[in-house]
Amino acid sequence: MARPRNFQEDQALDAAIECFWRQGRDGASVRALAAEMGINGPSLYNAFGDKQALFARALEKYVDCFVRERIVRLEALPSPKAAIKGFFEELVRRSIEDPEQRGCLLINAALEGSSNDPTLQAEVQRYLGEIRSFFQRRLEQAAALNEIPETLNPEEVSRLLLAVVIGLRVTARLDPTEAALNGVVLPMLSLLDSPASPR
Amino acid sequence: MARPRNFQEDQALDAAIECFWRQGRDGASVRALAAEMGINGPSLYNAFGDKQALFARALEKYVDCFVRERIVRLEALPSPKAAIKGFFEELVRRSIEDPEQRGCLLINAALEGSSNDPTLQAEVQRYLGEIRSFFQRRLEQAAALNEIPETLNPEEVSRLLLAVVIGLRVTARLDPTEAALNGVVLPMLSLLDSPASPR
DNA sequence: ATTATTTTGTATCAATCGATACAGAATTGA
DNA sequence: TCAATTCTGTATCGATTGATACAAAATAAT
Repeated sequence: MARPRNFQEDQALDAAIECFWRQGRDGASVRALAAEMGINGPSLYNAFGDKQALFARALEKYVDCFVRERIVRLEALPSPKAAIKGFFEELVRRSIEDPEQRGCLLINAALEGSSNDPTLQAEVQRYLGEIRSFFQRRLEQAAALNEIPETLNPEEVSRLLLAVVIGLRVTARLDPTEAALNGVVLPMLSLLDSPASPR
Repeated sequence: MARPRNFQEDQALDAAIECFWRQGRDGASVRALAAEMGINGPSLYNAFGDKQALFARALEKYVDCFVRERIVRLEALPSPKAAIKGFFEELVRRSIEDPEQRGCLLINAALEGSSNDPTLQAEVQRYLGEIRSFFQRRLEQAAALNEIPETLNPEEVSRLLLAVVIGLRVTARLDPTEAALNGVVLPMLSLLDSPASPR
């Protein structure tokens, strides 16, 4: 018993992701967001609450579409080591293909220093934890299958892999060339190979 | 033949570094900067030009005091591998000891997405290049001294080490615990040891 | 002492920020 | 058909942003 929405909340959220991604969390003004979402300010506030809540919604959907989707897909691979390699290959490919060098919305948000919002910070850490958890799971499987040297500690290496993911995404914003990105990834992956684990 | 300055430019710059570091490049307002620098707005503009120029000056001095100083000190170590290890140990120690979890001004600035200032971006890349160059130099020396496996490509590994530095600094802002940081560093450094390079 | 020059402090500029008040438009239920 | 409810669009709120105008103050040179 009310006037219906003039827009699709999901499409508007996609536009918000785009705007936050390109301009940054603080850099994207409510006006720029509303314009890109194809709605007016009051409609934005009516549908999403405020800017902070909108960003939380956008980040949640970003993680769903760009992070969890990949994790689920790579969980299905039979070889855990191939899954890890695939993760990084995909990261490099996407970084090279992005003409705007936007990097990763999640990691960009993690570093926007001004706001000390502890809630958002905790959510970012939780999302990054999902990635690290994926690495650790697959590393443990790889260790069980003798795909990696037994000297490697899966929990520690998962932290290293996550740090490299972060470093890669930052590098991608400054120097998104194949030489730079593969230079990071190749010796990283060689750690999982050498020394041709004998038994 | 004019009225003298009421403040030391160098001390004011230190205060500006502090303010930018804690609040972010965009997050630090000119008023907050001037207050922390102990001067008024017009004095700030008179001495430094504008906010952008002040940040460039602050970043330059930050790199001098916190990056180049360490590089020079570690260049002097006789063992190149010990120098690299020392770099990361120092990074972990500083991250743990920082009660405000500010991370690294340089890397924070690299990711503040809103402003697409290409000049600043190029400077950040140049500063990061100095770090990478240090790694590459010491890796080449380490290879010559047989301190690291000869299968490692110094140029590639230097890129990996820089990416890990970046990942570490971001991690330090979210989870500055010894477990998290050493988990990143230890397997990374093991890459330089294994496989117990025989000759 | 007077002039020239630079810095300082107050007060304020236009622009933009996030967020709303309000009235009219559009729908459903009665 | 009418009342209740929600959304849309305009217009604007107070606060804050980066940046200055202006005059008084403080020095050096003449």
